[in-house]
Amino acid sequence: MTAAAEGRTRRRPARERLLAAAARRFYADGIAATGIDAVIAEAGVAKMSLYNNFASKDALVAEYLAVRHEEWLELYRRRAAGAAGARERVLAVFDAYLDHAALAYDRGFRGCGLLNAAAELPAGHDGRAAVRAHKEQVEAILLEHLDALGTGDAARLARHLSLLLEGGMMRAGLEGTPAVLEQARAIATELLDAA
Amino acid sequence: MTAAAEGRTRRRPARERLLAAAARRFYADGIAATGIDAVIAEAGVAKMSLYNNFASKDALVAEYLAVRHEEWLELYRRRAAGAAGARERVLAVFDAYLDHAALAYDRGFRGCGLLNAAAELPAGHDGRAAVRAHKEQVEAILLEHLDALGTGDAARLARHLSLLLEGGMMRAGLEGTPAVLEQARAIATELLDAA
DNA sequence: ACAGAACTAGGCCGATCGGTCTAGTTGGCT
DNA sequence: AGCCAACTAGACCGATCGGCCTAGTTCTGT
Repeated sequence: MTAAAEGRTRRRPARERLLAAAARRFYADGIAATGIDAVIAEAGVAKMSLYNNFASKDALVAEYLAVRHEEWLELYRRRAAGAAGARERVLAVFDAYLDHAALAYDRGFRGCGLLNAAAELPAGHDGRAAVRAHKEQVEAILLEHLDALGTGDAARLARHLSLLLEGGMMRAGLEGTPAVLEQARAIATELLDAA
Repeated sequence: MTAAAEGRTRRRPARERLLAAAARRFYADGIAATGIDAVIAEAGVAKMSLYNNFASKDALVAEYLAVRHEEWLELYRRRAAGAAGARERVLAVFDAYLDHAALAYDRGFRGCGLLNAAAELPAGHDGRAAVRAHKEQVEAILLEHLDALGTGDAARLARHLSLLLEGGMMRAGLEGTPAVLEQARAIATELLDAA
């Protein structure tokens, strides 16, 4: 009924609707706590549409993680495009995190989706490696710009900023507001000024 | 059979064995992914022994979180007891985290159990508030010693160190080794020297 | 106009979920 | 010796899990 009622505009393919629904539910309730039925109900899609597009729930989860990674990169690219120098591009990484927080905020900000996912994945799961790779790439981006800046021991500063970033994201997620994350950014600018 | 065979030494009450088993499985596999049956099997205990000691799985989870908090406090107190001045007591917080990492390491280090739990708990869950309170207490401890140290803007430095701590714990958990956490501590000492 | 792909609802599967209940055994205290 | 509390194994409950299948409908490209 409801699906038929919105039938006119509902032309977005099932795969996209599934990924969007999964993103919302996985983020808000956790991956393990979200059943396949909850995802298809929120997507307004038949169960077989899920299994025609994804081999399993695990495959959907893997895609969810990949999309989150891509999403953050896009956020960062946008910020980096409007950044003047290397210093601004370092801060663009913080701004991308802030943008991400603002996106999710109206439905309850709960921190970094990738970090949260990794935290609930069992020890050997591939998803944990994917999240680790993501975080290492973020630090690599920091390092790249820090190198261009020519400060002393760029690697150490990159790690320092990365820890501020991840710690800030985690704490902000717990608090439910990006305030701590903004403080992390402020501290980062301070460190950049000192270097 | 197996239970009767080890009957001689098996005198630890069911409640303790359940909490110990839950700690192991919840930490290694995640809370939502760990069924009640897995917990009682690992504890070597009957199902009714669980429900005679805990009202529900959720109550067991709440107790699990409380024990984790208490456990860290104990680790910290031990480190603080052997610390000379205020500066050493700040670093004792980092050492307590490292001790925690070393404890869990042989069974696969996966970061802070409380942070991981919060990450997989749904938006409004009480457990998230408990974890937030824990992390705020950790920062309060940092602040207390920083105040005694009389450095400028102790609150800001306390937050800075807290972010290093949580970011380090998260990244270390992803990597599977406490190396990043040790770097966080090194950076912290640097900051203390500069202040 | 028509073929084929995408999608639909919904029944079905075996397994497992959290939780309850019964009936019986064990161990420590007096 | 006798009692009570802690504990046991395991059957059982309804609900939900991830996943599969069928039959029919709607959309789209040619």
